[in-house]
Amino acid sequence: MKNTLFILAGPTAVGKTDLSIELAKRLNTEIISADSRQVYKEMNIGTAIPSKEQLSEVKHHMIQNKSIPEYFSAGKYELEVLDILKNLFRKKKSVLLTGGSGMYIDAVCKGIDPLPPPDKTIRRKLTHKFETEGIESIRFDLKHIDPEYYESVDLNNPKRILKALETWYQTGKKYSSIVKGKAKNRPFNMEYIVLERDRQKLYDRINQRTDIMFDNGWIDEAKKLHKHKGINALNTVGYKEIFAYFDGIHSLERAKELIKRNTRHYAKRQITWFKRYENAFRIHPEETEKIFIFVENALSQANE
RNA sequence: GGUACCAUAGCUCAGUUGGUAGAGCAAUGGACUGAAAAUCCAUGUGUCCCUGGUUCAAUUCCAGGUGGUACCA
Repeated sequence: MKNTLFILAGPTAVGKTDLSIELAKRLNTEIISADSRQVYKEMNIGTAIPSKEQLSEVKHHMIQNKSIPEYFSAGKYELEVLDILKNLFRKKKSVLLTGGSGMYIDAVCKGIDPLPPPDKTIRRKLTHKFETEGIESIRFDLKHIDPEYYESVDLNNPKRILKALETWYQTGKKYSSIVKGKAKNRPFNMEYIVLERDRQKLYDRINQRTDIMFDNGWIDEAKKLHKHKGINALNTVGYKEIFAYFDGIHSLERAKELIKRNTRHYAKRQITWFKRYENAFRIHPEETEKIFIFVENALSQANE
């Protein structure tokens, strides 16, 4: 008999939070958030953190337990979550992992090859090289350093190329020799539930939620974070558009429009990612009864 | 009511010296093993307002109609 990790995934604003609370109560278990921005304690309104009541109803992990200046990554996330799971599975038959960060979910479910945390100096140098000499220059370096990876990377995507170069300068090893992409075995079952909603309805919800966030004082929250604007954690839909408003780049109205649009784009990327989960149970978030039945069936099979 | 201007993609508009059309934005599809709410790639969308005329051929020229905008009354 194995324990089961239920993965509740879906695009932003689809309705994950409310459902996850209900599901966790039903399963008498705890929630691990799989959200790359909800881990930061300084952000609240703009990352749609569950309400105080919700947080008190069900214990949540990996929510607001990091600070914006801290370096965090999918690799760290994997290790921390595996640790939490080890403990939780001592007393719980099932645990709920819920969120919209596909790479974080995959890091837990499939594993991620070990890389060291980035060296700031090396990253700065490489970024500077890219910014001053252009993408050709870093492509050229990659071709000589790691020809195998050069063949398979997206050569238009500077971040991918820079990561591989950074790895080489830090470890002396080729990125392609470290990153194998082979899924690891996990000592628990994994059941995917992917939440889906009509596209137009989802977009309506995004638009409404954005307006509500502003009504709830998002601007004041962002004002306090403005001084940290260069930090990666704040390279986040919503905050960047509000910062641009503070900096006089565009109006508040324009910022709101851009936030809605960029959130829609983000949701689209998430939907694309979750199409990978071939064996997922795909369902509308309000079909709670069907979801409960799915969950119970999965658990009884795991007990056989 | 009169005069002028306008009517082309979901929106804002360009264009065709007459040979059925293209930009931006929006939208859509995709990639993605450590910056991932990040980053990157790809793709169109059409009674060219309606009716008639001229013409081998009209979205384009002409006339009338309809709608809009501005000014005059």
